[in-house]
Amino acid sequence: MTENDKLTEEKIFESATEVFIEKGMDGARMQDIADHAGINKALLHYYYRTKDRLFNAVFEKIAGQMFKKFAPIFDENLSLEEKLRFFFREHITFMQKNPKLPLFILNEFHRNPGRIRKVVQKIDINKLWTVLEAQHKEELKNYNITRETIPQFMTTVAGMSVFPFAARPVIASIMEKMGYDFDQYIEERKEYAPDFIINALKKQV
Amino acid sequence: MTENDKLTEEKIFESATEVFIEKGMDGARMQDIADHAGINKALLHYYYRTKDRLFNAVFEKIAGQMFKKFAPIFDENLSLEEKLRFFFREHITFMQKNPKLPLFILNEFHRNPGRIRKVVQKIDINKLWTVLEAQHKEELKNYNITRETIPQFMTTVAGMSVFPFAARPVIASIMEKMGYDFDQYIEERKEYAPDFIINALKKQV
DNA sequence: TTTAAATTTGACCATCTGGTTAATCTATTT
DNA sequence: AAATAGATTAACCAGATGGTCAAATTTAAA
Repeated sequence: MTENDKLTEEKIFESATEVFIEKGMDGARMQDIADHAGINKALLHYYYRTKDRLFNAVFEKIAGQMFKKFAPIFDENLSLEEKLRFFFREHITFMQKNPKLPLFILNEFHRNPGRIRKVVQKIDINKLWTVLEAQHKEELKNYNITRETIPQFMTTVAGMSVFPFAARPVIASIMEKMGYDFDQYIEERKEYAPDFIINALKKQV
Repeated sequence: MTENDKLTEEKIFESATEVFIEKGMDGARMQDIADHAGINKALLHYYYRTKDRLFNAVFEKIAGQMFKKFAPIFDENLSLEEKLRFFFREHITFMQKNPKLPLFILNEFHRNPGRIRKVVQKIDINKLWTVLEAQHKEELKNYNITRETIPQFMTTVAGMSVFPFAARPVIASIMEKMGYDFDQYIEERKEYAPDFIINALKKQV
């Protein structure tokens, strides 16, 4: 029973996750989710009272997973360069397995900005940066990163990783026409991105 | 009369544009658009037969505008560096005025990949690159751009410009907590981005 | 085996939504 | 001023959609 409980509820949750990611909150239909899980629509409301609650459950889990992927950077005992390489390798690999996640998250954050606070509140980014700064005090002297340009740097890193997936349909379509392969392009980006950034940040002596 | 015709049809088109960008195709309601334009809902169907047709009209115009912003790069008589600076200045300025466009476009392309071909087909990107290559044959020798890394380079440029707007809610929320101002960050990005890229591409002699 | 609780379902409902239609209003033409 | 064509509206419709409910079925406890 408890066994079966979890199976049904999990099946619902997983189906909801797939359908919501594919169609978004507005585009998803409760019937689709029920069909996808092979159950009656009323069961959705039995486990999760409303569409909103179901969506919230799905979204919070996904957003959590996504941000967890950033965490290891702060405790791994690596040099800054190695951390950058580590991040791009891990993060892009994760998105290769979940290519539709980025756009889904950006989109639902945009449509309901209230959600962001819940996720962002949990993180003390100032502290995170202070830790990072302390860990690499000497190293940082060789790079063009100042208090003023942290946002520029951070969003550049995030963008180089996320943007190819958020814009995948457009990029893939253009590349196909030019004779490039999108998957290979992604694979190469794991190295290209950190190389690019490290090169950009190095102070010209 | 013809005068009034245009006024009504334009009013509808503009209202539709706003509502579609704000809520997306799925989230937008014909009634919202009618209300926004201050007219009866039936009038929408009088001028544009269906929601799909109305959306298509809006989307094609927007996508067209967006891509036109990339065009000047290919005929302006500037150095590569200057073209990069020109692009970021113009493109980011354009998005400052239409901050919700990028996510809207990415989203609708994702939801209906068929649309992309219509837009992409019109552009012969191979030829565009050949032109660009010929224009800057000498200059390119100093940069780390090869046939193989063109996609990496192009998407990096696009991403550095577009990503901050696509992820604006998240970025702005985090920055607010860190004491940075999003608008100022965007303003500074017009220079930071080309600087960053040029630095990254310069061959270490 | 009986009983009670939890799970699953089919049928149903109120509301919303895109779309239609017949009638009214407006303006131009004759 | 009458007629005609186009613009605008109120009322309406069929189908979809989120959600409910009582009945049926399964599972666990007694």
